[in-house]
Amino acid sequence: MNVHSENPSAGDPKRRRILEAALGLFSDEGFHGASMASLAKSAGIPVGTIYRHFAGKEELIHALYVEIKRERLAAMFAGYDPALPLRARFDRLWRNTFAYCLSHPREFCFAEQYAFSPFLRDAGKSIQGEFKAELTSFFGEGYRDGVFKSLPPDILSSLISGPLNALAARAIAGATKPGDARLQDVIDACWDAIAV
Amino acid sequence: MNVHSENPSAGDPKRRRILEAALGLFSDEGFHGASMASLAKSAGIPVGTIYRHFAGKEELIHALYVEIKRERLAAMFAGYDPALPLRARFDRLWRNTFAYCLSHPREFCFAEQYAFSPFLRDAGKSIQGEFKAELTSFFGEGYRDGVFKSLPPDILSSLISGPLNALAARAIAGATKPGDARLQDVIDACWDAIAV
Amino acid sequence: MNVHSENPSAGDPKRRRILEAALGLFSDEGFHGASMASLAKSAGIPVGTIYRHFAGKEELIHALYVEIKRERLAAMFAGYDPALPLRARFDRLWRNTFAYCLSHPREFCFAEQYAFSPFLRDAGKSIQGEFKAELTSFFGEGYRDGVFKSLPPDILSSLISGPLNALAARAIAGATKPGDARLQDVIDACWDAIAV
Amino acid sequence: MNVHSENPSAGDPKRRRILEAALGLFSDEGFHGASMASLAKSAGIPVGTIYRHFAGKEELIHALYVEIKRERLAAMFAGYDPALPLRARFDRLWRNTFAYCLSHPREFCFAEQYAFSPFLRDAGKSIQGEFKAELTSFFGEGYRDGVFKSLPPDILSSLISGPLNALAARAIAGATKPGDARLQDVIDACWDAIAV
DNA sequence: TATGAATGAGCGTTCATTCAT
DNA sequence: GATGAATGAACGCTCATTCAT
Repeated sequence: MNVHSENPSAGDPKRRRILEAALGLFSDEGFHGASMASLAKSAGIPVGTIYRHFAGKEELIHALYVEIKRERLAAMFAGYDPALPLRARFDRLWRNTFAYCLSHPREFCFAEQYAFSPFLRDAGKSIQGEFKAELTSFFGEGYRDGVFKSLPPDILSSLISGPLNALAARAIAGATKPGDARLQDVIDACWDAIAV
Repeated sequence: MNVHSENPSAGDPKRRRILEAALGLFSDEGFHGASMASLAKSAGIPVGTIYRHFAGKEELIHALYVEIKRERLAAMFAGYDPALPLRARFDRLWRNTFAYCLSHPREFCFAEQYAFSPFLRDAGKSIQGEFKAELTSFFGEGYRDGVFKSLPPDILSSLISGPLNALAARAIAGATKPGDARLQDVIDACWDAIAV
Repeated sequence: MNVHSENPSAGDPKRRRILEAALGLFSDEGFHGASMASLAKSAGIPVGTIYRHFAGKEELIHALYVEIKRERLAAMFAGYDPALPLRARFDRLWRNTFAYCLSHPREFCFAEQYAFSPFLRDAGKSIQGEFKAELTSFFGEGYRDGVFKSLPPDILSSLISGPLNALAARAIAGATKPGDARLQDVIDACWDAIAV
Repeated sequence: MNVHSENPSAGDPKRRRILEAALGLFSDEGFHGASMASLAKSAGIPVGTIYRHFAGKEELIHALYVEIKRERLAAMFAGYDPALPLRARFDRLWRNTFAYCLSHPREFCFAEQYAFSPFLRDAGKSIQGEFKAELTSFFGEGYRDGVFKSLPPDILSSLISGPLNALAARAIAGATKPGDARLQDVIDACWDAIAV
């Protein structure tokens, strides 16, 4: 533990503090609204120290994004059981993701900003890592069993994540979050979009 | 300003030049990447003059957003015929909007940036204006005829605009734009999401 | 006069103030010891204003060098009469230059610094301009009349400017400046170096 | 440090490594362009360790200068034979020094930088040490035998070192180095400068 | 003794906005 | 009204030095 831990950022509490402060500031003020100085202050750390952990502001932003993406993906697959029926798994994935967004509004806001930031138009897209196979198999099953429409997986993804993100954004922005009954209706609607 | 025109910005060519230049610069470099000076230069207009048309950078951004929102809405309803069947109208609205996004990538990028910019977290949301009634009537019909799911209109909207924006973003970012057959499939999928 | 003057820097008093302040600070503290902020303060001008006249610190340094080089060259040729005997002209050039150095210690120090600064290893070398021809003709005469040694002009130059600069540096650094009699001896010595 | 060696820096290999790295970095990037950290890295030594050998950056620079000055002086007197005629000894000294400069361009560049750096305007000048007597005797002979002009030794020195340094700088900067015949001409010219 | 992560003052530069012309 | 030079606070980042280990 004193040398390596499985999560690269868990091993360094300073790094965590910086990322935590960055998350709060960036989601509140945007990348440009939060200065390195304010970030340092918020993290209770001198400016120079940030640069021992990140090459610069941009790298810090990327690192935070990677972190969040990873976390979100992990949350998405919490309690995921490949043995369950496809529909049950779909519900699980959708609910998990939506719950993550609502319970992590700062992460959500940051990630949306990041996705549409024109000065960051690159970013290693797919860091799906260990879950990539799971996802592939999920879609594969759906196609094979004739449950999913014959559309490419990235279009199916858009049909799911599009509404999910839009609704999460609304809920976070202040619109009342959907109750349990309503939520299931929305999930059903998304299923209808991708199902034959 | 001494004449009344229906479109408040059409009356002033300078204002147009500024907004046009702002659109290009903002979509390329982001709000912060484009300085007022560069904007002035790109518009071929002195810096000071911009401030005679807009109170400041932020107002300029808001004004540009309003402009684009209006334009997008107008494009959405191009050729819209209330007499057509609901499904035909749905297709029309979807296709119109998607076509607008693809043919106006700068406007699309700018609007996405704007939507997720935390330092602009206010912005008079609904400027649907003349089309508001049309939209209300569209959804009203769907509910009344038992064609649409019993979900609030803003959720139905999310079920439509979510995928549409996600797909437009992909198409603009470089993924091959969907062909005509594929496009209809996607529209059908969106319809499935909102239809009973 | 309100648009152009023959000396590009004379036309702009702000530019002059900046260059003047830069000369003082750079010669005292070196290029790195003098910050743009201190320079601005010393010039009685806000920092930002400096950047309206010079692209950056480096350009300012180059501009100052060019200025000084020009001035030094002009001083060198003050009262130069091509009709005088070669030896008389040699004396004139030497004395003029030496006098300029002693009466402009800041310019001298700055120029020496500049010449040996490793981060400025380029600089348009020969900005001799109008005097180039005069100099060429001076050396040409010396060669033609068999007065000068058969060494390339840049070596002859080194034989003259080397001691001149070394002595100027000494004099400025505090060693007592040579009296008139002594000065003539030194000039004679330099002449002996280049003369057959 | 626990043993006495004639050269104080030879006793400590770490110190040597630091000075060697400093020489390379300083001559390439200047005093300010090379950070203590880069210096440590280049020397393969931890930063903190440098401060165990030198009080700070400035002292390190001074120490390096002293080292080089000593080395140059030693090189100057290599094979010097007091029994040889004055002129032969002059040639030897001149050639030795010039050869040292050309074969040690980093040392030469560093020393030139140092000499004109205004933030180092102190530096114990004359560390001629063991060779001081030799030099004094050299000049003394020249005066006594009526071979040298009646000018103070520091002026004679300037008449020699001025051209020598100027030519070395040229040669190192890229101008073709003088061939053997040419070199003797230059030495003769310097001799003419100081000789009656 | 030896280390190298931590520090924070200070750097060069930018740019939204103002206001004298 | 129209202009664009002037402004100075604020930015991201560096680095000589220290000191806990």
